[in-house]
Amino acid sequence: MKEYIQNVYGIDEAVIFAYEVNKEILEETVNMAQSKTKPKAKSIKGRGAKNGIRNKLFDFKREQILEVSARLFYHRGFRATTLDVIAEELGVTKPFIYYHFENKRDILLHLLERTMGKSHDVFAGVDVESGTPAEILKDLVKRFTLVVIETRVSTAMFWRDEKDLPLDRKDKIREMKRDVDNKLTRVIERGIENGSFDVKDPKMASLCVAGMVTWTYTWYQADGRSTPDEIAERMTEYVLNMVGIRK
Amino acid sequence: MKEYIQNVYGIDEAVIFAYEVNKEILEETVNMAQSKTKPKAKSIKGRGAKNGIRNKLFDFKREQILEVSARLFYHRGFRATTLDVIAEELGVTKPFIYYHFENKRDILLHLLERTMGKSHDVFAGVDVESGTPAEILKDLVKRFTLVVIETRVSTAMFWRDEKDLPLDRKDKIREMKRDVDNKLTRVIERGIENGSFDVKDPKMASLCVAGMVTWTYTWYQADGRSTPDEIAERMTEYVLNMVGIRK
DNA sequence: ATTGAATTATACTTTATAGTATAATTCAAT
DNA sequence: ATTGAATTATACTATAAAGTATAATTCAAT
Repeated sequence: MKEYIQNVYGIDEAVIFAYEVNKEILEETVNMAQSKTKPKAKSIKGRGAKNGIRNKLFDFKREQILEVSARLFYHRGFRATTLDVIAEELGVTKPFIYYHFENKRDILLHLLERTMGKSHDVFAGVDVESGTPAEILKDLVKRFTLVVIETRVSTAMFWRDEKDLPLDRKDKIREMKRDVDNKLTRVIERGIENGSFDVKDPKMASLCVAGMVTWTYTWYQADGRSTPDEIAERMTEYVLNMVGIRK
Repeated sequence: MKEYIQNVYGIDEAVIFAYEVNKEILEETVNMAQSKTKPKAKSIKGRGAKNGIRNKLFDFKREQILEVSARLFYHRGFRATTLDVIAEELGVTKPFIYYHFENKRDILLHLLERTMGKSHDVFAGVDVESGTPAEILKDLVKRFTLVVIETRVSTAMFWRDEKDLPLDRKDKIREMKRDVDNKLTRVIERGIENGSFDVKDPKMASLCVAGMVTWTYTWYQADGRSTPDEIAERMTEYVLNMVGIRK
């Protein structure tokens, strides 16, 4: 990878294409960095249909920065990771990074932004008021688990480096978490009402479910004996047991 | 409190006594700082039976530093908390801190050390091979939950600022965690063997239990509607349900 | 081949903060 | 009251790391 960045103008379409394909495989860190942050260069007109290659290159480099940063932030923590190390890892120097991102925090924000978007989409699609409580709960837990596993790097960063985020982002994230908790609570309440669940204190129960699922980020290993799907499936069993589902 | 530290030689026995009493109430941060770290002053002979007041004062000040540091580390994170802020909060200056602790990390270590000792004691007293699995599991979860709540500040710091710890401490803490996980796993296995539990994958189940319990540190509120005991009690219900206990 | 714009490196400034030398203060004991 | 030891503040140094001015390079298009 390094080589593709050093002397980056050597990049050709083939490399970009290879990246485009990879994109769909890479789990978390690489996705889309649709240059919402403009390059420092004054004119952005140049980035149109005509020279799309430039744009792709720009986005590609941002991806690389994000990918490396995610790995380092994850392993060392946000504050403990210096831009010089990120640059060194990429085989470039600091101004390269500052050309593609406003500052260090901007990188972190982009990483979390993307995770949040993904998470949001996953939960937005669940209506807790229709369907049987058991089905909905199962669906929620499964989706939740898969998202946590998929976004485990960002999840870890969030729980650790939350303090380094600006207030509005923090609130946004906390709001999403609350949303999940509320959905869980609501489903459990419905289950208790219609007699399909038997559990006390649905609020605390939902916090415990959320904890159990979120905790996965601390122990999941990509090379472990279980696949994400298997884990998610088992997780739903545990949760349904926990809420005392009628068998 | 501030006042007791500023112009500290104004302290009298009464204050120290008040502190001694308080000591047993304060949950986590204040306990014993038995000056294992010697003061920078060359001679430590002076700290004997004769002038016990000096020693008590010294320890008292260490307590204050630990207490304030814990609060700040907890709210802002270790790296983001500067010694100047700690000093300011105490109404003193930096050398005051350096006189009582070797350095910043030393403060963090003392905070965690104490938590770890406490946790260790709690789990050392549980024999997972005798007694019925249900009883043991219940006992484990209850103790575990209470410890997490009691040491939630340190627990949070550990999961967040782990990177800032020296390797040996990290290992020690992780070992303790593993110990708990193993104990949980063993009990669940025993329960499955003798037919009192009905759950798959005891290893993953124990990770989930540990996660559910540990997660408490993120949502427990001292002024919340439930007491630690109530929470611990409910937690055991959830867990026993989760492992499919025969009713 | 030449040129202006975009990109990146060199080498710098700035800032934040851990840590410390030294002087001033306060103590306990005579 | 005096004195040496313990304690703490003032004011500093050292250092790491974020961020940037400027020059050099490479690009795309003629």
